[in-house]
Amino acid sequence: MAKSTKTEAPKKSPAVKKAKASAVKRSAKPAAAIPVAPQEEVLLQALRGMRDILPDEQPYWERVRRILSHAQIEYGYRRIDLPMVEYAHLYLRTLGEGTDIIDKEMYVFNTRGNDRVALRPEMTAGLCRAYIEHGMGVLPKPIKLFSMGSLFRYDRPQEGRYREHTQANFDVFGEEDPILDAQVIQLAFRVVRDLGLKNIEFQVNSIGTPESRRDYEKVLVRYLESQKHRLCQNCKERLTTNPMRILDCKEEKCIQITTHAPQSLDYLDQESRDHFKRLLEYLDELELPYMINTRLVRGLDYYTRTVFEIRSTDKEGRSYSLGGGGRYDRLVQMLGGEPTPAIGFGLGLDRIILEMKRTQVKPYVEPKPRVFLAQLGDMAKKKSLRLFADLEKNGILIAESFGRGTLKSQLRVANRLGVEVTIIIGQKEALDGTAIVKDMVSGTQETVMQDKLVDAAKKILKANTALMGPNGIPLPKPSEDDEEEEEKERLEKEKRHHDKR
RNA sequence: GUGGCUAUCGUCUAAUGGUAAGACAACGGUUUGUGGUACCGUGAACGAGGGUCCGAUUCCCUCUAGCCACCCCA
Repeated sequence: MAKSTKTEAPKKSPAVKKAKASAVKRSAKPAAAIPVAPQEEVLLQALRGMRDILPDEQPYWERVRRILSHAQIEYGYRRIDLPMVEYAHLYLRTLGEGTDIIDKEMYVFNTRGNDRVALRPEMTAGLCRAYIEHGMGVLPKPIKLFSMGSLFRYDRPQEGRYREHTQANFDVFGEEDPILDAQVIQLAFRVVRDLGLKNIEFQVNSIGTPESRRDYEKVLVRYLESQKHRLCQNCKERLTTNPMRILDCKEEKCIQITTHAPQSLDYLDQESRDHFKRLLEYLDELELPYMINTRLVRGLDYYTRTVFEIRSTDKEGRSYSLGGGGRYDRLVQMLGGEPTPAIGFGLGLDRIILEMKRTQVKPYVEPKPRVFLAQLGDMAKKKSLRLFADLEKNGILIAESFGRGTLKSQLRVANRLGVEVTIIIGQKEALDGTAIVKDMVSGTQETVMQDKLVDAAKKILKANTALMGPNGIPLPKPSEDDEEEEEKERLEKEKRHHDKR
């Protein structure tokens, strides 16, 4: 096994870390003569652009997951999980050659069975494949699907930009009416709002049909050609590769030129224009704050008509895309299914979490143990496992440190964890079926029979809750703002929910 | 894919061409079955490979990774 690890490592780059010398030293100590595997070179490093999401970060993810899950249920989306690997051809077909994803960002490889496959770089193509494959077209419309999972793009990593990132997607199949567009955008708003994100901007645009876009592109190129000498070097190249992108250029001189360029909205076909107009009416009716950005072009080719993007702007004025989406009315048909209008959007969860941290949005507060179980002596140790189970069954979260020998060291841990009650069972208690219940705040303790243990512990916890608030978190001071209040309510709600179970 | 900056215990930081220092965290102790503080102790790092040198963590090169700017995107 280790051999193969070695051969798979990049030839000239043995960025290897030997099994830690310390580990060897430790096991070499006379007392602990544990046989150690021969030292092998192991690449102890996550792949570039891949990362571990450690326990400390999980509360942020948990909060996002919960909010997504609520939104999913309340808006009637059903969850679907798709494979992370598909035939590479699926993406070639849907995304189109010439897009960056296809040309340089997709993880493509051959399997042992010689299938040409790709790690999914986006969710929509697989979704449409599944939609067709399982004949979902026969379901009552609209068909609303929610999915969440990893996407892979072979990019050059930076903060908020990874080779594996997590995205949540909401998609609706089977309805063409712009009211669906509005509802989908409303859902996106709702999620962002529930997350408590500020400084978020919604941009919408319509890019019409492929035909109308081609017309527009012609006009645009003609205009830009006439100004070519004044464009920046980059844009001169873009003129042939991807002229629409020039509208996004940040160079002063290019902005000047593009301000007077023909606008895509003026070249929409009549139906698309109508569609867009009605969408805007719905958005206004919902009183959703949005901006029309006629320069908004999304990176994927399959979009038609409505496109939108969720952006955040930081203090330095840099803006990040947190998610986006749009209509893809032709995609299902393109893949060989029945003509099926569809719209959806994706949220980049890694970036959303970065944004939460940046703007100091509170993560999910994990339930914290309020009771510690300490044991002393072999007999008590044996009994403690059972007590642990009993308490847990009664809804009491317990911490322990069974591996420690002395009572002192266990109490030290209990204290550091901030528990309110410590249950102590020693040799004597194990023999006569009692246990000591110690109130960690007052320091007082009493001996009770083991079958009264749950009640005794709960009594103390209850008295503390009146003073402390849920989860042992002190109640906010009187001068807290509304957001804190909301947070408190949410916590209480969750606690009640938890208690019920 | 292009260019730039960076890399020291688990974390944050020092210093140095000649034994790598501290803080936080961890673990243990300050005599018997009770927490805090204080004090004491233990373990723990120069990303990898090569070169120059008597000697490299330090200088040079390559690789790897992270970050930044492009490209692009979530």
